[in-house]
Amino acid sequence: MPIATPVKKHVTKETPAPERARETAPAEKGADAASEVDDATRLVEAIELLFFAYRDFISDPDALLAEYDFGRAHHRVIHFVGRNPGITVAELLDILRITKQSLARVLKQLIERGFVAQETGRKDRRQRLLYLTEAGRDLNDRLAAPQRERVARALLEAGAEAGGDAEDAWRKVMLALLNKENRSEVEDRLADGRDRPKGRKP
Amino acid sequence: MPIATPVKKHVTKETPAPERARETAPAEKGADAASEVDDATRLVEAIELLFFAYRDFISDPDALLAEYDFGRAHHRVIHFVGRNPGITVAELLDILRITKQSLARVLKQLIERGFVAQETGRKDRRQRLLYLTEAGRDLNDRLAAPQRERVARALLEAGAEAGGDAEDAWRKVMLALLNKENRSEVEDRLADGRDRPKGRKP
DNA sequence: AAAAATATGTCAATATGGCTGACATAAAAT
DNA sequence: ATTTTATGTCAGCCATATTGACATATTTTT
Repeated sequence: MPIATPVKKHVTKETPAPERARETAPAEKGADAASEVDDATRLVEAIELLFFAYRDFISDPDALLAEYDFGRAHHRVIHFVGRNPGITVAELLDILRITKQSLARVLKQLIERGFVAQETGRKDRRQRLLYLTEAGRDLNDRLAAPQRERVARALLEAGAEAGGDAEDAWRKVMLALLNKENRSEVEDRLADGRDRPKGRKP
Repeated sequence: MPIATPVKKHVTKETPAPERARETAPAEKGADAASEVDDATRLVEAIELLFFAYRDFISDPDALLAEYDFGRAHHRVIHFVGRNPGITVAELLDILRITKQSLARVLKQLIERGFVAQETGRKDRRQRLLYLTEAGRDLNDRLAAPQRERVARALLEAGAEAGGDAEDAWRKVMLALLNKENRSEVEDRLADGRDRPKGRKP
């Protein structure tokens, strides 16, 4: 896991840091210290941005999940099934990168409590196609709402500051952060996933 | 937790999806279907990008951690202490957002095995200031290497595609994703953190 | 100086969500 | 007919997080 932050904590403002390390500045590869930041630092900062953004991001739906006695694992399943109605267990496992035993537990609960429904595959009857029920779609939407809001606000703010296409650049970077093996899948969705049918009650 | 992905899984290419839902397309708010994507979808895609990018991102150092019998929790501590030499336990807890009991376990191990050292605060002797040892700095660097590379590559690639300042826009968006309370801290580091001394052996 | 608050540490119990390994069944593929 | 695949399930283990209760040293308040 990446990252940490400065430490100008709002809490405990003491430890004025005057006695903190007083060594000479690091590398500073042939550039004037002021606004020139060395590459290593810039990269570490990017790492931290990912950590903090993700940390805050996933904190959004926690309260709602708690009301249902669900955890983040349930959220992930609901989200993925919602995005991919009729997804098979194997496909879901591949996305989540967990074992079937781990998935089984949460999936079972979601099915028992009526948020996810199964349907036997018609082409291949070994498969169990997964769908959200009405309740599942509803919960999914409520879980996603604060995250959508957060992203929308961020894209707006950043766009205003940067003037223009912050969203496009952001997406390109995020996509480039993926492992090559995954990139094509995700790109597929972003590019032509539009025509893939959504919804459908089991 | 956010997200899922399409499901054009590389594995199990069967399930041609022809029998998948055949309803009418969703909302499609007054725009021609083709390249116009509705806002909700764009936002959900962004959510997924965060999920996938983070998932791949944190997978980088896992192998190395395993060699030391450490987990991601250890990584986080090492990273944060490395970034903030002399950080107090309270500050570290505030960054990690875990309980002191949780931190205690990994911190104890890191100290026992010589990656982190403590020092009694001089101003406030109740505090335990944390530092990386030589071994700790070394491990920290080895853990960060693949992540730095990944980010560097991503910024380059995206910059090439978008032509220019993908990094700046990306940063602005990432920063805007943070909770307001955290933003100032992180911004501090990104803006003027440069003069904050790093390093320092305990 | 005494009392209260703070920073840290620690014991104990519990929950969540991962994992491995072993097996079982039904259906498809060979 | 045999083998492979998709799924499910039992059992146990581990890492990491939680809550709550207390203990100690030190600083701050009164």
